[in-house]
Amino acid sequence: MDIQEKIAGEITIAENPGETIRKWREEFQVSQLDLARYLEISPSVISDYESGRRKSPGVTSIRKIVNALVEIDLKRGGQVLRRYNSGMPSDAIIDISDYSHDISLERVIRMISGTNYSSIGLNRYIRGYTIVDGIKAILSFSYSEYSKLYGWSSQRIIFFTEVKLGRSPMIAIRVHPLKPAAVVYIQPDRIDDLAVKLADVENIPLIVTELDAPAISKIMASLK
Amino acid sequence: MDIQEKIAGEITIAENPGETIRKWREEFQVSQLDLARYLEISPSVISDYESGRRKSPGVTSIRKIVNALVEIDLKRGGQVLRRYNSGMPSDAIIDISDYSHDISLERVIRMISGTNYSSIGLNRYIRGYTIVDGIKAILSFSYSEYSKLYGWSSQRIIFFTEVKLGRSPMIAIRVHPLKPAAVVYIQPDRIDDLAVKLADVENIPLIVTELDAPAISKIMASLK
DNA sequence: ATGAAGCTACGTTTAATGACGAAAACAATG
DNA sequence: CATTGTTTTCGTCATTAAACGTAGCTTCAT
Repeated sequence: MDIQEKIAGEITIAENPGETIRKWREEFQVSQLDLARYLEISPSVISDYESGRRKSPGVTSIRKIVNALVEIDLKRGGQVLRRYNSGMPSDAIIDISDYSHDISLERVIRMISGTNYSSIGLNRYIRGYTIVDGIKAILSFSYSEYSKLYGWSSQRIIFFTEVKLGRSPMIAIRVHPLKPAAVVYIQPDRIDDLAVKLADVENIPLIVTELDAPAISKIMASLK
Repeated sequence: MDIQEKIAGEITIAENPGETIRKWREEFQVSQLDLARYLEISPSVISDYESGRRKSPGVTSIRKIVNALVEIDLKRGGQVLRRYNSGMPSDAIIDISDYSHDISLERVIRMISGTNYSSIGLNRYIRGYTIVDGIKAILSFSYSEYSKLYGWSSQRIIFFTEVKLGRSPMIAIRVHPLKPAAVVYIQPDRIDDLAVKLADVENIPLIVTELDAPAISKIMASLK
């Protein structure tokens, strides 16, 4: 869902819509004056909304206000929006590519000398791969950006570097609606029980390899 | 998220609010007549909204309509709601409740003797709380079920028990579109740097308390 | 202290909402 | 085809949102 709808919904359902408008205006750090200037109306109008003199603002006003807040933030560089809805490029993805045909997961795991830690079989096929820096991804991706990991096909294998216990990546997958066909940890410190449990629950094979990211990148590219 | 807010937001932002009202009324399988009867108004009013004669309905009207749709569905057994808001009970949630008014976060943190590990201020208000078993939640909730943590307001404080490094809960929050107003770890083993970093990125105060879950439950309930 | 910036309060105007009800158009369905 | 339920259209009226502008109040930096 996009942020405008979320804000508009909150304002509409709130017992005190004016207060909620104020909350969001302040969240975006826009003064009544700035907002009024942007909308080319008098600042007192904004005050009237927020103070509740206008008890039931129409959807048109709300839409204008909400859109204005978002647009003002975008003009300023989208600082607030990024917290909800980030759209910035990221260096967390090390490599990503898709195949035009199915590739046997079993074969891939053999080529990268992988060990399966989960009880899920490898009898499936992939159509793409993503190599991602686990820590950077968690830090820089917002919810919607997680879809970036999935390229054109969700039938893919995701490699994570910088893994400590191996819990974080599996939790991200657990919480996200898109599921990969397999997960591989690149040189993890160790593998926590919870990571394996989550893999089993999600029916996703959890593999570990001791090759490094550049080597894997080369191998995966050679399969095109 | 609260389904009412979602619907209201969609209606407000839509280029044609009337059509969106109709879409939802039909989704709930409520006739204009039934809706009008429930609201004790004339059915022509509903038609006027939907056809667009009333171009900018106020929040009061929208709220009434949306609430009516939800309440009518509940009276019928909540068949439609269940599709959006699956309502399975879960033993991962230890306690959950909402307030009818704003409560100062600062005050709450003082009452539970909390320590703020993040650099985010406590100058905000909450409208509800959830106490949840961190491990059980991760294991038993699917993506859509995470909304359960949010009760009726997303303006809430979420307490996690069974926290080891404190990374998992923050990652779940990071990946999920709904954000709480504050996160509290109940007697964590320790606090990882990444957890604090995530809290800062998400603009969510990260608090630690040494009180136990039953004590917190009692304190939070006393604020009603 | 003296602006400047931000917000509130209020009187006023106009256009639109929120509502009614009657009549008409449309579907189903016995 | 007659009946019942659903929706649309429209004329009408009271209320109120949407906007203005001015005056007044804080707060804060010069």
